[in-house]
Amino acid sequence: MANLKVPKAPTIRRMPTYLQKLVELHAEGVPFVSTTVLANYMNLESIVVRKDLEITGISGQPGVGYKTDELIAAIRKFLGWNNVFEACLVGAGSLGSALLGYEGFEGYGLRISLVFDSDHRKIGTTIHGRIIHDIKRITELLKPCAMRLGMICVPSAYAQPAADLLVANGIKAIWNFANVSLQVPDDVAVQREVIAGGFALLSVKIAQLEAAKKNGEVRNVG
Amino acid sequence: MANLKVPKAPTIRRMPTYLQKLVELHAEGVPFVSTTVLANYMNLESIVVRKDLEITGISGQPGVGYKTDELIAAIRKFLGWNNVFEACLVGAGSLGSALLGYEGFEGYGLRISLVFDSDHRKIGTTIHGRIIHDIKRITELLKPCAMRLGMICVPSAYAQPAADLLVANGIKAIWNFANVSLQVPDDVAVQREVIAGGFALLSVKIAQLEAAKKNGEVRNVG
DNA sequence: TAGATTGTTAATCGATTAACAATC
DNA sequence: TAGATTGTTAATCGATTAACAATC
Repeated sequence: MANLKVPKAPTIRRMPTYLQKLVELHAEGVPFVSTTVLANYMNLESIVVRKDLEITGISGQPGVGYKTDELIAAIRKFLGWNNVFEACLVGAGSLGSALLGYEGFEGYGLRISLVFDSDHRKIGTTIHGRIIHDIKRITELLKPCAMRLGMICVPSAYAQPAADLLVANGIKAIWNFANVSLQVPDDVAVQREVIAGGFALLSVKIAQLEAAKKNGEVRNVG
Repeated sequence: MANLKVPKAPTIRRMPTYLQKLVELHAEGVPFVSTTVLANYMNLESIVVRKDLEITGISGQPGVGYKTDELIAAIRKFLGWNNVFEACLVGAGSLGSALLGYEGFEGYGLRISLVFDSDHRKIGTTIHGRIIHDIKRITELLKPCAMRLGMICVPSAYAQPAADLLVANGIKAIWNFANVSLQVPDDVAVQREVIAGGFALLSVKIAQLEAAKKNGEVRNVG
C-alpha cells in the first residue's frame, strides 16, 4: 500500500500555483517577486508563502523579494520538474483525451508520450497528436522506454487491472483518475485524484456562507 | 476573497470516497460496514475513518459497524447532497466535455443542466445530452433558474471574465477548473481544482521512494 | 531615513494517532 | 465467553500564525 504519506503536503500542493504565477510574471518581465504579491494572488497570508518557499532552500532579498527566475528554478528543482517526466496514459476516453489536450503539463515537466486503450475504434487513431495503441502491446512498447509514470483514465472497473498491468511493466508511479482506490506494491507510488473531494469542500463552503447570511453576518467568515 | 477556510477540510475531502465505496457495498447487499473495511480500502487507519464519520453525527453498533444505508444517508446529508445541486458550466472544451460526460456526478447530487460557450462552431450542438448555449444568453437563461453553482472550464485568460459574468448573474459558488486564481466577492464561494497539485505530490513521492531504494530500505516509508 | 520584506524563533491551533472502556 | 468494533478522552504531531530583528 503505497499511498505514501508525504511531509508538508499542503505546501507541496501549493507549489504548482506559485510556479504558474511566477512563470507568468517572468514572461511579463518582472524581475523580482515578493511573498506579498504571491499571497495576494492566491488569497493567502504572506507568511504562508514565505514558509512554503523556505522548503526550496532559496533565499530572497529583504525589502525586495525573490529573483523571479531563481525562484522558478528553485521550485522546479524541488519538485523534480527540471527534467522531463515521460509518462504513459491508459484510457483515451473523454477524461484521458482532455488530459492529452492540456498543454499546461509541459510546463510541469510532464510529457505524455504513450497512450493505450482497448477500444478497437480508437486504436490507431490520433488524439491531440498521440497515436492510441492497443493495450495488448503495452509490454512491447513500454519496456524499451524505462518509463516510470503511468496515468489511469479508464472506467473504475478496469482501473485495478490497468494498474496491475502498469506495475508488471515496470511503472513506479501511478496517477489515478479513476474513481476507485488502487492496491499496489510498496515500492510503487500512487496519487489518486478525487475531484469529488473538491466538490465536497465547495458544498460545505456554500452551506457555511448561507448560514452566515442567515445570521446577518456580512463579514468574511474565513 | 472567498477562498473560505473550512474546518475539517481533510475529513470533508475523504467523504466522497467513503460514499462511493459505501454505495458500491450497498449495491452488493452488504448491510453493515465497519471502519476497518473502509480503512483497508483507502489505505488508512481505522481510527481516521472513525473520527471522520463522527462529524456526520451518525452512531454505529460496537462490534458490528454502521448500517450501510444509514451511513450513506448521513454522509449525503452532511454534504448537502441529498438535494440535487443544479449547476451550469462555462466552456465546453475538452475538459468541460469530459466533466459533462462524467456520470458519477449524479451520485453526488450534481446535475449540470446549462452549458455555455462562446465558440460559434459549438453553440447549438449537443455534448453528452446538453445543448451548448451562446454565453451571451447567460442572463436570459440563468436568471429564471435561480442557479447557485457555476463551473468554469474556459482557458485561463477567460476565467476571470467568466467568473464575473457568473457572479453578475447570481451564482453563489464557483468550481474553478481553469489554471488561475479567481477574485470574487466575499459572499461567493470558490473552489479551485489544481490537478498539478496532485502531480507535485506524486513527484515528491517518487523522489522519496527512489531515495529509500538507494538506501536499501525496502520497508514502508509512510 | 522610511518602508517593505526576508528569515527565524516562538505560540497557537487543529489534525492525527494512541489508548481503552463500553458494547454488540 | 471471545472477538470485533464503537465512542471518547488524552497525547502527539505538524501546520499555520504571530512577532520581530535584520536587511535591502
